[in-house]
Amino acid sequence: MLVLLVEDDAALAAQLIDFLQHENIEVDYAASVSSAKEIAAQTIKYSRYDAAILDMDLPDGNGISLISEQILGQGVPVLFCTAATALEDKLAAFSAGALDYITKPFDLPELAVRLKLLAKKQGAHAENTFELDSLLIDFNTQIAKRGERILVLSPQQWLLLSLLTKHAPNPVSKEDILCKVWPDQDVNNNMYKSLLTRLRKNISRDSERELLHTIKGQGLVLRKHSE
Amino acid sequence: MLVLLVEDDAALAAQLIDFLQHENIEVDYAASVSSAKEIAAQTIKYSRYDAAILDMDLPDGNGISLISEQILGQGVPVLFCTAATALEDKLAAFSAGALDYITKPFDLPELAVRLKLLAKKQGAHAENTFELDSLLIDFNTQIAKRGERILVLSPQQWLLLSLLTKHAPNPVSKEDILCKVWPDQDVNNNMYKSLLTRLRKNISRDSERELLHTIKGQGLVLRKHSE
DNA sequence: AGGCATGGTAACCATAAGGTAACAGTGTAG
DNA sequence: CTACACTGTTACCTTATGGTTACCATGCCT
Repeated sequence: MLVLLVEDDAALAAQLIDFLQHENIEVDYAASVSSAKEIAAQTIKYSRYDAAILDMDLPDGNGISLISEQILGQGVPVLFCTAATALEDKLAAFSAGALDYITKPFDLPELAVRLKLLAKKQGAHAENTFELDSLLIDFNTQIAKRGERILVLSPQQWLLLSLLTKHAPNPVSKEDILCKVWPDQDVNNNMYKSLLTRLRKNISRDSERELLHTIKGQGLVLRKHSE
Repeated sequence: MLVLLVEDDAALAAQLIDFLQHENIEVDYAASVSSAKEIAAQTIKYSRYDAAILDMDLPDGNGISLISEQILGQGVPVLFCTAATALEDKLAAFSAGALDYITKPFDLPELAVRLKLLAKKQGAHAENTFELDSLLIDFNTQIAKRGERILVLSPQQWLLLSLLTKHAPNPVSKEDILCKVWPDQDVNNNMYKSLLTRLRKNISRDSERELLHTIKGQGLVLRKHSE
């Protein structure tokens, strides 16, 4: 079992790594948001994490951004482990997609148990695929197909598509999309429109049913029928 | 979404039930192990719980026994909510099969979030719909139907309709509507009238019953009969 | 009646919002 | 260096949203 640990307190991290290894859990370690991105980018090419342990307060940002920018890839369960005890911090983490939240100080065995629970559920439960009409997405292999045709998606398109699948069949607001696909960047509406056209072209070709519908003023949805 | 709550502190239980109901979660309540068994036995015949919230210390036993004796049936996710903070208690709960563990005192919203997470993973989803006569609104998917006809609503119309459903079957004053639909804008009565006509046209067509009634001098209501 | 306030409907149309295609700058692999 | 993929930019088209106006209905008061 392979886990990503992002934690700026080196002493705590060392302790954690040591403990987890005794539990037969391999750990990739990063001390900051930026290094986490690098490590994850390399690792994800070859395998995927079974879970991630994130800290909230990091020297160069907030752990939440690692989720919202989808650095970890689809379906990697996230456990926040942080000193922040405020309710709003917890809610922010959960709404970003965290699956558990534990506050410092904590007992190592509890963390390990919760971690295993997350990873187990992930492995047992989710084959980590999404299916709609003849569209099939496998998040493990990062392959998307429409029928037998394999879709070649750019990074942006992949990001948007996985964001939509996560919420389907519920819509995602344009604002959400903008700040997830282009985090801390200048965005304009044209960039959004371009991306959308490109993704549509890839997903539906010829007479294939359109699956990507915009609800005016509301957002984007992935579903069979426009409304 | 249906949840079983087993908790011997009546005041806390009442508070919990109240909060959860506002979150659209139905609650079956038991104050002891024995009554939990009875209630569960009855309920499970007809449906199954989407999750269970268990206390540890109960007058006639330990909540853990409800899991180990398989009272709840297979696959019902369990969240322990208890005053016991000791690591060994937590480990006991997790090893019995609990999926989450939260210690008192806690924040209600956090409990609700964790609960929904559990249930969601299990496959239930909190419904968020409104129904009146043949009008059906799903706020998750943002789809409104009148019978089988799907309503295509503009952003303004959505706003107004959801405002009305929130208060139904009570009226909403015109002033309220004006400042919710057109926040910090110049509004005039014509804009209001137009919006109203358009929404009416969408909701009721041909011989369908009118559901949107204005009460002179009071405001707007969503209900079957004008009075 | 007449005047007037409140509500309701229909039609008009400027404009925002959405959609597409084509081009250009950048980076990267070979 | 070349070729290509990716993405930001621009231009242009289409649609329907929503503000506006004009006109009608009803109820109420003097």
